[in-house]
Amino acid sequence: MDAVNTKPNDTPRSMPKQARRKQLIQATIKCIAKKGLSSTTMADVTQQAGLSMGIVNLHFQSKEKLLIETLRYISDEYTEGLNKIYNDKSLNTEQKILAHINFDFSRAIIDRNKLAVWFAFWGETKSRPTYLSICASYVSEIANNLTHLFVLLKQQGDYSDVNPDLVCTCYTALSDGLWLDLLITPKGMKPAQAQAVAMHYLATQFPEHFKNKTEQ
Amino acid sequence: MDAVNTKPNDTPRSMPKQARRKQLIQATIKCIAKKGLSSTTMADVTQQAGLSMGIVNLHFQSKEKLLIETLRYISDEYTEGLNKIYNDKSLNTEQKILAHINFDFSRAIIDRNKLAVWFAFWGETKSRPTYLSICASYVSEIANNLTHLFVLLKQQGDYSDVNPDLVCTCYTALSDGLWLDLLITPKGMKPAQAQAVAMHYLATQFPEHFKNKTEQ
DNA sequence: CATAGAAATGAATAACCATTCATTCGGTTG
DNA sequence: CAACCGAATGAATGGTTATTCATTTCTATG
Repeated sequence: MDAVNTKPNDTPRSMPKQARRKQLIQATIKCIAKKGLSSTTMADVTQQAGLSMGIVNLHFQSKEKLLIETLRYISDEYTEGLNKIYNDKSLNTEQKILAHINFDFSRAIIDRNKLAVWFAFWGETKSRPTYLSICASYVSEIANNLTHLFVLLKQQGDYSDVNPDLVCTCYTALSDGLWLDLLITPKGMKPAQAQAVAMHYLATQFPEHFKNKTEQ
Repeated sequence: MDAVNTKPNDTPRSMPKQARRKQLIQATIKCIAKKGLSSTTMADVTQQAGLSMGIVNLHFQSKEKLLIETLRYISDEYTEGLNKIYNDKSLNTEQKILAHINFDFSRAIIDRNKLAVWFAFWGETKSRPTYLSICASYVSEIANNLTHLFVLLKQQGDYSDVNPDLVCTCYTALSDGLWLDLLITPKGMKPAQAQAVAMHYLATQFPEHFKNKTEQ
């Protein structure tokens, strides 16, 4: 019924290799969301993509490599989105931080399919060094950039007590935890509400900038 | 080598049923931490427990039921620990909140084996209604109790702007996110540091009570 | 000490699943 | 249009795994 692919018949063989890989990765995300990482099979993924069994090994060599590329895909999507904000010369520091928060709770990011994938991989990091190192690298990249923004904002107000490193750690943990709420209590926690919670925290640190941008 | 059970030969058949179940659940936790949920097999679990293949089906009927009981086990351990604090008549409100935080970052809770198990199950909640309902129930139980403590503390200071519901949501999300840091950046984030971050947030809400209990 | 019954064993089974590769298909080129 | 070649197929393969159950082991009881 909905087990058919993303692009019904718009799937010519001439498609660039990269596009086919992306199609398979997106099918993998859907399957992990629908069946869980532990019971997602190659047959599930290829059927979801509307292709045949052998296709994954053709493009990724193995299931394990497909999974690694899937994790890399969602990591890259996330970091690239943030990097666009960090590098946007038209935004000042305050606007970049606001854009960051907006991004963290935007449709593309808090989509429950993708959240399920994040948590599925996080749950396996302890036993898979490759997953762990992918996670460690995006974590530190983002932390550097975000901390720097807080350093800059600190200079723009009466914020001598603020510790940018601490605020970065705290904000990041908070937003990860709010993602969990969005995943496991979808009825109780709405995206706008999650974003308001994050804003509430930032307002405690930078009241001159963020105080009246939160509605409780 | 370390693949042997918790209780080498102290494993008589006369052991109460409940104890054997617990032994198997603890073996399951170790296996999930060591190999990941998706590649933990019945053979792994029974070998880890130092018992034979058929034992899980004897005590739990199926692998799926063993996993459900494992999730219930760590949930119960967590909520029971907190309930002891909530019900402790010798503690006042402030002490209960402090005890809660201490508990959240205590050895027993932030043990990386158990964190790996939490995240493994969270990653599967979207596709397994049973997991989801177990999670939803402990989440709401804790939220009720913790919110109530914040309501009480609010009355004990100049806290008219504090929103206890919001603080509960924010604290809970923050501590979940800090658990993630402890899981995936064990080198970067130490338990004491994580606890300090949590205290830092509470100090923003209840400065009269928690301000000087945080270092930096 | 003998025995009954409960607990545990582990070889056998059947289902499942990732991977392979001979074959087919489709688009491009000359 | 013919011939070629990379892309895709999917039946077959071999390895893995949850589950079963006939047998063995243990322990409590008289």
